[in-house]
Amino acid sequence: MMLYCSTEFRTIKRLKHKSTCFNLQALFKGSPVNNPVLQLLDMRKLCGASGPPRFRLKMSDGQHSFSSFLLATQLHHLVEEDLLVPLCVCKLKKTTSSTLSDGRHVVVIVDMEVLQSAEETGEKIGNPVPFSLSDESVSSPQKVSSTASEPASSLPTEAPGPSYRNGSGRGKDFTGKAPMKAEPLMASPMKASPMMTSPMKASPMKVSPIKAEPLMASPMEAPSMMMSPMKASPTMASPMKASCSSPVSPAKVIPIAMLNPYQSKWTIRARVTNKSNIRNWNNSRGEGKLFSFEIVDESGEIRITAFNNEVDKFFPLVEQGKVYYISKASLKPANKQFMKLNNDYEMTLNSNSSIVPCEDSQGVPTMQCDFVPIKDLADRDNDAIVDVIGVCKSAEDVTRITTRANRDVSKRALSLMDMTGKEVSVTLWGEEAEKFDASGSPVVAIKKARLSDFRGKSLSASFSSTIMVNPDIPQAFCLRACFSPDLHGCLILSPVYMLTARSYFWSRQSVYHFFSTSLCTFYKDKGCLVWLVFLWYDQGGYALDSQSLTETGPATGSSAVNWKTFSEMKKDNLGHGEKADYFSCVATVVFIRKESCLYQACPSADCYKKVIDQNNGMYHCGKCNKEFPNFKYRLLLSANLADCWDNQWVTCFQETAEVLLGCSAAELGQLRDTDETAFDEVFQKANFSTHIFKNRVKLETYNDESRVKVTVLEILPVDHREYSRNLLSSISKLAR
DNA sequence: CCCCCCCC
Repeated sequence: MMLYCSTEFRTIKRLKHKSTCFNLQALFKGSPVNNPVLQLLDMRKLCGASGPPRFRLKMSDGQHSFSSFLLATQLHHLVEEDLLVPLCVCKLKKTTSSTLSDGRHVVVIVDMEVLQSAEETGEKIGNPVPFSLSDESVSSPQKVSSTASEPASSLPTEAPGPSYRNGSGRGKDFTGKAPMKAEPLMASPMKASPMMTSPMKASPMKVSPIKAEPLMASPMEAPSMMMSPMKASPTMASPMKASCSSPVSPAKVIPIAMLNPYQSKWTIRARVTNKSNIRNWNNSRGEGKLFSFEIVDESGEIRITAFNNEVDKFFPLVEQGKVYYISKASLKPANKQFMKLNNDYEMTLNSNSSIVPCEDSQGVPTMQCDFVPIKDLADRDNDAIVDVIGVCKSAEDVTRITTRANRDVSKRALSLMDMTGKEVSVTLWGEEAEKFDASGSPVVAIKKARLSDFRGKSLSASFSSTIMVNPDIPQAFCLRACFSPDLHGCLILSPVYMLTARSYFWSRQSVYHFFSTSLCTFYKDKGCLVWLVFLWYDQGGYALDSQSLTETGPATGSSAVNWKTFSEMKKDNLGHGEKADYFSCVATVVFIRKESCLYQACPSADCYKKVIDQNNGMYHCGKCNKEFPNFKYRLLLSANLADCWDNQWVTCFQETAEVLLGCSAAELGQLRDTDETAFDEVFQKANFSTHIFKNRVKLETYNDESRVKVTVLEILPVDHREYSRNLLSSISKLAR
């Protein structure tokens, strides 16, 4: 019987060298075991009918694995902090052995320490076989260590997974017969993100042939009222059913990270993130065809290649974005020279290989993108691999070129623009270039594009890139929505009606993410809650005089306009310097204060000073130090403007206020004094109108209180279409 | 078993 009681370093090393074995039986039977060091192989969340969820762990000593460990609730923070993740090495400092009412035995981990992270460990140590007590008569359990105890009753009554339920105390394999039932844990560097990468299914915009699944059941929680209209979605994954009736009957679904060439009976469940075209080769060793694809699960990623017959068999089946059960493929060490994925192995499909679509993709991560704002590409190094997203403002026609290697290839350059107001040229190659359709200004997202310094800065989408046209992700949603014409770029939702006709184009994931991140402006109108969402491109972004990072020719039209969003204005601390700052933005008026929008000013030609009503028919101007029998109305308007990210109170003085209201100060003053309805209408008409605002911003201090004051200097039209009127009619329809 | 990272 070997016990781990040496220094932590040595124990890990010994564990790694597979030379020693800690006796699980001893632990199980309650014999004194001093701080065993074990590797966590798997973890499952048990959701009981009542009480908090519990975590069941499968641990290994390098030779045996045992899955009836239960984590004491006070250690749940280790899971929440992503410290306790499969493959990490832990020291069990205190355990108790427990027998459940049905006779099952568990070891409750009362105190433990993670000695080495999963990343550091990197692999499963040894090749442990499931530990079984079947040939051991188990005496009634005793406590392994004295004090703490976890009553068996604290176990959830509804322990999911047949292996657990039917285990009867036997150390049955963790994954059992129904691998999908237990909620998989996010136990990987891949973050659980609400992002989805599937392109929109039904959109009037051109949808890329890159297909992926539509709506996904998300683990996100949302106010039920908000989500309820979506519940009927036919694409909501049902928890079990078809997904588990894999033909690979009692297959063990294991994480990609645990794959190795010495183990052949496995199934993985993973999402295709990138799929190549079919390529032919012809060299001294022969000729043939192949295609490859990349998959990801919560533990890692791997590349899979299919040759010849397997190309015919699997190429039509494998779709980018979809989740599959994959089994019986060959594993071989990856050639790191070509394969940039984070895996020491790669997979080759053979005649026995099985790929089965999995409908329930819950918990399988999607492609993660880390989009770099186009403006920021200017500062990135040549050859950097970046993810970008933007509206395709223009595209060249496809052309054929011959490479230096004498290969004919199609290419097409696009210009992508994002909210930073910058454009960049992206070159697509081959089939992607041929099939690309720029009509309708689609949103294009590219993962792993290569940055080059050709013509300033430009991007190239190479073989490892993934091109997504109109991807169903919040970032795309912000850039450009594809709403019906009556809404003109604004999404209007009420908790009652939740006009989800719009989400026909955008999954609830995107919409919900959008709302939950407060990118919208809350507005109350006629007793009806209305959310207005400002979508950058459709709200005027298209009109921006953008600059491209890619030089198009000798003429580089550089405009001096300092475009900023309101959030950028805040982030960049505009106005905090000695002098005022100036910036331009495209924004929509969401509110104008009617109260005190007019003041009585000195009637002298160049004096705008407010006069004091002497209540005797005379008005006193402090500046001119004179009394007048009359005054002139001047405007001092406080308006709330929203762009697609944020909103901001601004001040419009006379001239800009007159432009905003479409009415002179004198007229407005007249209306206020004579026709209140007409006065209100002026404001109604101005509300929700979208313009280009040129602003001055300066930090001002009154009574020890500092605030950034934004003054509108000029208002320019962005669009000849009448957003505001259409929008207003939509809102009033909603309110009725 | 492939392994191309392209062009102006």
